[in-house]
Amino acid sequence: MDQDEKTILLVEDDIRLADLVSEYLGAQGFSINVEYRGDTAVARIINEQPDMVILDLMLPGKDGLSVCRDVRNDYPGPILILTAKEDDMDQVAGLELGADDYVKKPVEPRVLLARIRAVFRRADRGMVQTTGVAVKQDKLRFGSLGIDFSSREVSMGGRQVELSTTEFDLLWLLASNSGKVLDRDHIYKTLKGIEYDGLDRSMDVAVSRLRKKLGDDPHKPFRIKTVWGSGYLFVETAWSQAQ
Amino acid sequence: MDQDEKTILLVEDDIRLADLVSEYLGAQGFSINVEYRGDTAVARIINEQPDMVILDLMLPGKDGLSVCRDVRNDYPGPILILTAKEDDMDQVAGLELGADDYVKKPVEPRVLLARIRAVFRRADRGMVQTTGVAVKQDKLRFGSLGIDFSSREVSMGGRQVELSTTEFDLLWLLASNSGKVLDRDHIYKTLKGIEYDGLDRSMDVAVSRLRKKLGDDPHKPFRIKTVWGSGYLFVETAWSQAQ
DNA sequence: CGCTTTTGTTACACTTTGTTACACGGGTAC
DNA sequence: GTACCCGTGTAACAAAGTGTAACAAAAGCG
Repeated sequence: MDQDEKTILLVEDDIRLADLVSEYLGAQGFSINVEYRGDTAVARIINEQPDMVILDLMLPGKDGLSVCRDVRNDYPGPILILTAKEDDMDQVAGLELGADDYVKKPVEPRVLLARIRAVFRRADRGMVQTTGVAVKQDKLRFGSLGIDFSSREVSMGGRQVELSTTEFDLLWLLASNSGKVLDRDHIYKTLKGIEYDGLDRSMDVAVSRLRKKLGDDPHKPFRIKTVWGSGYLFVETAWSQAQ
Repeated sequence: MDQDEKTILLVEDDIRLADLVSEYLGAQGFSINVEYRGDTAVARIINEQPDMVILDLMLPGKDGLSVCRDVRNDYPGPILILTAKEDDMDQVAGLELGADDYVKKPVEPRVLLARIRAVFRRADRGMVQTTGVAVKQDKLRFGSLGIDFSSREVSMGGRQVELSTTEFDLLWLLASNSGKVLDRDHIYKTLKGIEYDGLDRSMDVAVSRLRKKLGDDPHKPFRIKTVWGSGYLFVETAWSQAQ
């Protein structure tokens, strides 16, 4: 086990998955850092030069493949990619790996660990730039509401809902963290890469616009709840039907 | 039996369960401390470095998974998690355990003890960071009154009751401790993380507002009783029906 | 360039929460 | 009993947080 002291930078905006992975890998003796956005991740990868990067392709700020490209010349270490998009999978797999070298289904920690070890093993053998792929969920469904990250499409009861970029990013952030209260601090840091100054209302307005398009009434919300003094919460209660 | 002198920090806002567990485990020779809130628990875990943490995921202040993450780098010991949410269960169970390695149904002390011993056993064998899962209730029902922690929804006689954040937190605290008198000291510490100064009336007002929404008359309360000079008490008498 | 769409800002209404004041009622002393 | 103290209930007001319309600025797009 030469895995001790190895540092891994995890670029992932799904808090639940980030927790899960960092817990699991932390328990295995790795030192884990987490970054939420693609654009800020680039600088951090180059500066910190972690022993490995685990990179979600579905990110706010800048998508994973761009991060990969931007970092390529200044980061020699292995990058393990999380994706559910077949296209990306082919692309990334084409980089360094045989077609079988990734895992289907939403990420399971055990599988991920095996992949990480394999990547390290290969890296230790001198194959410096190695890339592995694991698969993460890119579609979410809550009753009649469907959200597809890859196509950035949202549907409700069969009908398509047209969301702007911000609205979609916000929805994806909330929905992929359903059941968790996200405070403004975290929302601003993840979606805009800035600190929340306590005065900015743009996200409140974004929530309002998103709610309107989802037909969600803030007084009786069935999707996006306000947790007073804290932030917002996406609820997954199956039974509650629109209006 | 090397369990003597082992200290366990129990993070749990359900007094009944906290009492039950600490009594039972105390009798088994463990030394138990209890913390009510997620956010204050973090500092305490790091400072006290107990031999084990038993962590409820449904907490005021900060949810259990976040506590877990915040503590990860500064607490090397085992964490035993209490949850009823399938998602979280899968996640946490995925960490270290086989699919069968947690217990369904609301927590039974005996089962919990077995789980604790197993975790310690593994920890003693050198697997320092081990996690176990037991299951706790996240829905409460008292006759016509239903309370769902995850979606933060309350219904009475089939109809939805709209509660504010504070009102819900208060109701959950009282209801999950039904049959127990909660004094102001405990209510303030759990819900607001502050000491009760003997003058603050905000919780009295909150109780008043909650009672009004539940249709509860303080002179003839059927849900929330006032215990004069002590605090409040949620009664679960099944017969009492909401108007 | 204009035109359209999206996003940010501002202002105001509203909601939630906290504070205060007073009414009430229980307990105790007499 | 009644006189008093003190804890509780809650109305009424104040303060803080949130919802959103309306406008301004910025970003796409031809």
